[in-house]
Amino acid sequence: MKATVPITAVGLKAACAQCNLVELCLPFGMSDSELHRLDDLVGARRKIKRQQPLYRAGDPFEAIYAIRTGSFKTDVLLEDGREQVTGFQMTGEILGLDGISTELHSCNAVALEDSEVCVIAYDRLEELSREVEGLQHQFHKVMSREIVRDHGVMMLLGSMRAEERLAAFLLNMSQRFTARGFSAAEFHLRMTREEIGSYLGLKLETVSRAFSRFQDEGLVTVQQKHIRILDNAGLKKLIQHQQRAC
Amino acid sequence: MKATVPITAVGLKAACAQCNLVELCLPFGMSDSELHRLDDLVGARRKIKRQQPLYRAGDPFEAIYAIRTGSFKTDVLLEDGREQVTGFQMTGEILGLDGISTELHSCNAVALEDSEVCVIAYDRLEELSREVEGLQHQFHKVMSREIVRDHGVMMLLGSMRAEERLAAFLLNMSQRFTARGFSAAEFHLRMTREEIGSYLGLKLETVSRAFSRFQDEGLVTVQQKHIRILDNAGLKKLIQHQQRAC
DNA sequence: CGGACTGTTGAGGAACCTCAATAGGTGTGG
DNA sequence: CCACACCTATTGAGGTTCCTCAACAGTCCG
Repeated sequence: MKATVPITAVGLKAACAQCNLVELCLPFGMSDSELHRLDDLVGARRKIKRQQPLYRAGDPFEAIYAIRTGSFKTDVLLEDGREQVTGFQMTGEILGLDGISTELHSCNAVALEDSEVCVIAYDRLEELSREVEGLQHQFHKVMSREIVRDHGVMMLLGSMRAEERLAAFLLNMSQRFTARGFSAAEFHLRMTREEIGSYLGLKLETVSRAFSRFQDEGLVTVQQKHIRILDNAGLKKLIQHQQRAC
Repeated sequence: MKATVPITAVGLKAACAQCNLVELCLPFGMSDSELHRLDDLVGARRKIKRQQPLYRAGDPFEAIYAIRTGSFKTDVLLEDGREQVTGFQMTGEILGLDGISTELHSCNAVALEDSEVCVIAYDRLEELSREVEGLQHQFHKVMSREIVRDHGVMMLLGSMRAEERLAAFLLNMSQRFTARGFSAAEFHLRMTREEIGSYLGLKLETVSRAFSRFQDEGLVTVQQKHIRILDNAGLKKLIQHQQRAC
């Protein structure tokens, strides 16, 4: 019953110009002529099965990845078994930027569902972004956005209470689903309570209880991983502080 | 008695080739010929008095900054007055990367002591890094390092307990002082207990108590902001998990 | 259909926070 | 140079939030 195909099957070449994720992804804002030069850059696609790693901490860094379908989590594991989820990534988002600094990946990227990524060889990205101004600029923005996002998470972990954290998490998910053309009010979480908890610096029981309380208060409907937001404003009110990107 | 000079006095041009911080700063790893091209890039220096902001959240983004002397904190303020310190920066470190993504700064950078920075106009940095490969590469590494560092803080905030956080903080400071040629065992913290607490997701009283416990256990000597590490291994043991960069 | 994984709920405890009093340090102006 | 005010740090007592442990229910998958 063992699968004989390698987990990392190599697929067709990507074509950014034809991809409907352009607006969410690395090529955003680039001109048509610039866009076509990316076809040299974006190599093969790679399929990753649910629960399988795209890369692991310590792996040599060679490429960054744009998510074509599916979703991922990134995490850091500690010697004593503790796990810190550092992010959840959806289609169009870029994985692997952590590897540039030491030329080794510093965290694990694991598929939350069967997924597919576009492989972007890093040396070629540097090469091309020396020639294509729009690519260079957009790449820098992507990295900067990751920094800003991380600051937001630090804010969440450092200064907010359990219910505020979960509310912020739900609103963030809702917003990202919206950007991808899905419903803002109703969606399916791909991660477990434990993974949400790890991301939010909470135990899974605390996440579960917070969900239940939100449901009792009529803010959301929760059925396992299926979430329906009933009172968006109510959730926003929970996080008093203006919800900036940072 | 009021100072008549503007807070942001413009000084001499920087000269990376002559600067003793080269190994810690943006030009790291660049060849001599590449290095000299930076003189075009690094514009004026700017002095910032203690407690004064280098930039604020919402300011238009135009430049990044390399710290020449002194130190800074970056933070995000919430509507209700809560502050989250997102980092402490020392000489040679780069400030302002958060601004690239939206072309507005997303946090505040405040001097912890009288400081001086090199101003690096961002559009010229992009321009020059299209021509100077070493600059491009090093700039990307700097951004990536920031992401990895942020993941480390998320780990700290999400998975560690008060004493572990403070131990990790002290070891990190010690290591950074060492890299700058100062003593690893004895140093002067530039930030208050409240700022440390904000950074570590703790209240200032908790930080103070943890310091006292460390002192009782013979790990450190604490006199206000003056720290002496007596038992480095003991601190390391406190954070069970291997202390990786991430 | 059975087993494993995932999620919910309860009871009790630990870690950290809040409030408060006090001491120590720093800087300014008389 | 001292006195005062203000800021910073320490310490204690009591409270709250979240964690731990545990039992059980629901769901998914072979």
